[in-house]
Amino acid sequence: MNRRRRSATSIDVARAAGVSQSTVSRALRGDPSVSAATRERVEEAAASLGYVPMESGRNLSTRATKRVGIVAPDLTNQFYPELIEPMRRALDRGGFRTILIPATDQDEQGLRSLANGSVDGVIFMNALLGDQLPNLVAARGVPTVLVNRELDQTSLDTSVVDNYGGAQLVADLIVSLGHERIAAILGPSSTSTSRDREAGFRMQLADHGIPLPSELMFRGSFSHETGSQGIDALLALRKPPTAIFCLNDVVAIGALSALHRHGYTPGKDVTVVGFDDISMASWDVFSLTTVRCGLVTLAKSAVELLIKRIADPSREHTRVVTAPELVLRSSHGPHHR
Amino acid sequence: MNRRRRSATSIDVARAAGVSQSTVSRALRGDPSVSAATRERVEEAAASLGYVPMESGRNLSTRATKRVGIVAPDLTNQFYPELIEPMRRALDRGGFRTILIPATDQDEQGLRSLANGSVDGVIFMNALLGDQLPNLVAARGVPTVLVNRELDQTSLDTSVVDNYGGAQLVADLIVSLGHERIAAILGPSSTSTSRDREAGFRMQLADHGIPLPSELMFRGSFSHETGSQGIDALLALRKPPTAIFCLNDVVAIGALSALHRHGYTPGKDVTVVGFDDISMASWDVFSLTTVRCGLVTLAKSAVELLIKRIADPSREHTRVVTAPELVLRSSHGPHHR
DNA sequence: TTGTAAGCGTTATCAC
DNA sequence: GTGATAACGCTTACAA
Repeated sequence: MNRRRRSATSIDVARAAGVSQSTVSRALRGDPSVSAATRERVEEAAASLGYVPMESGRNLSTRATKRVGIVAPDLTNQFYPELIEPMRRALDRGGFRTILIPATDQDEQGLRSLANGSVDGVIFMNALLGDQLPNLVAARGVPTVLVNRELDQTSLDTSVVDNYGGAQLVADLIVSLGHERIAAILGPSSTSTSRDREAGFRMQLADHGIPLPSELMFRGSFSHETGSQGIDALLALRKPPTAIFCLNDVVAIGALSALHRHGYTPGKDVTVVGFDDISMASWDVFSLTTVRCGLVTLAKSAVELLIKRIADPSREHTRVVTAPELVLRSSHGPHHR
Repeated sequence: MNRRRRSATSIDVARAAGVSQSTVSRALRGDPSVSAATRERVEEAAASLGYVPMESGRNLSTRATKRVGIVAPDLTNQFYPELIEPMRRALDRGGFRTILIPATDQDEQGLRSLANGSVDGVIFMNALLGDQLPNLVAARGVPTVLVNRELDQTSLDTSVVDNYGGAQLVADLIVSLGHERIAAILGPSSTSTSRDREAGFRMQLADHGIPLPSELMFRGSFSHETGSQGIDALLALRKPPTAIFCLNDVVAIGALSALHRHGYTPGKDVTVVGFDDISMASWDVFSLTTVRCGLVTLAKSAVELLIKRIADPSREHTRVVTAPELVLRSSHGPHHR
């Protein structure tokens, strides 16, 4: 039954301090009903035995783990850590540990790992529009929030930017620079992010009387490669676009990188605008004009929503929408006829 | 005592299936001593009740959690995710979840969170030379491995590259290109990584009869900013260097970015060499000449070491050293007199 | 203020 | 092949 070398338990401490086991528990948790003298004695005994309360025991008893699962995809995509890191910090401040759940676990599998009491709550950061898992998990009574992505059929707590509005900002900017042949490098239409950014961009262009023909749309994933491939494809057109809206910064930077390879100078020969404002966007080599999402704010409010729901599972569901903001750097420029 | 809506337990399943609770446990874990018929019945009952075995109960009983803590710093530094992601994957394959432990928890605090049975093992990825925590944790009987960084006073399982040798490769390359005024942007001397890379570089230069005077050394952190600041400082010299070795790729890319700002073309006007070969290094904009560490290999063997130790805590400690390899891209070039 | 004792949900050891 | 039953280490009524 027991494998590893058994370490001191509260019973050992109790024995050493000459008190009951429950007093040890109380003393070490700072229960005010314990006398100063007793607490002192218990703490000494605990220290001398190198006693550390075992989590599993506490978890079982309190039915809480002080752990939160973040369902996250490939950390290697520079976007995700920019959201995970501030969430992790906020969780730490709230006394929660962060546990990484692979985004590949679906339904059955996912439920087993999320609704088994191993976490007090879950944050989904890359839900696809059709995903059932978040709803299923929530239905099991596990506090759940969505960040960055949304779901249609759901009433879960959500923290997102106004993607539609942000994309409109980009369309306005590009049009105001005099561009007419405008392209877009988009992501999977199975994500709310891509869908809303595309819709906002397309609608606002239309408002200005400019179309977004399918030959000027390149659709890929949320990756650097997509940006790069998108540029290759768009530059191969008989009449390449003069401005390109990229679904997000990672893609935009892939585009910038490919433009560099093709000998183009972004901001002069071609306009590139991203979305997110990840930290790389401000690097001198890129100096990417983009839409600031306030990722830290996004992350913080997601965590806040989760912590509130953990505290009060029956509170009303909230959708927090943060306002995007255009960040003008050097990758945009006027259209030269 | 119990807060959240109580969900089905193995006892409920037992009742529903008309068997004992222990049979439920056995059946669901695939114990071969359970008859096919019984297993079927139990599985049905479990499914219909939406039963998922609760981890805390199991953890307490088995004294294992199938969780591993990765002590990690800021995920926003592009290097770390490149190591964390493959470790996370390898851990997943081994049936372990990854839990992120802030690198700020030291000694007391760290012990409380790592030696409390909440993880089956710990991986330290940014240990400082003087750190006691890894040893303390290991002394508590918690399987521990170091990856990327080493400790002097320790016999822990370790997975590292040959940093000294890798830096020698860089020195050889730079010297062979005809450079004589050679600089280095280094990191905190409190890390084995920086110490060994610096030593290897310096020694090999000396071997070629070339000094590394302190005015040509810039020391900072492992960040993009350090690379950028390093370049500013080095270019401000009356006689700037013609080649610069950067402690790692993140720093090198910061340097590249700053050079771009100063109007220099790496590979032509100045040689920059990094270390690690993170994925960004191969991006077209950077095309950084660097030393490949085999981060995935590094990660995999760290996890392998950990899993082996969890299986057999008394096995001999191992230090796995992977061989670095020069990757020639475009940020280096001959010295023009 | 402290002790006693009853869980918490699982696994594992015995019998049968 | 299956069922009792005893852990596992902790928190928390309830009693004293």
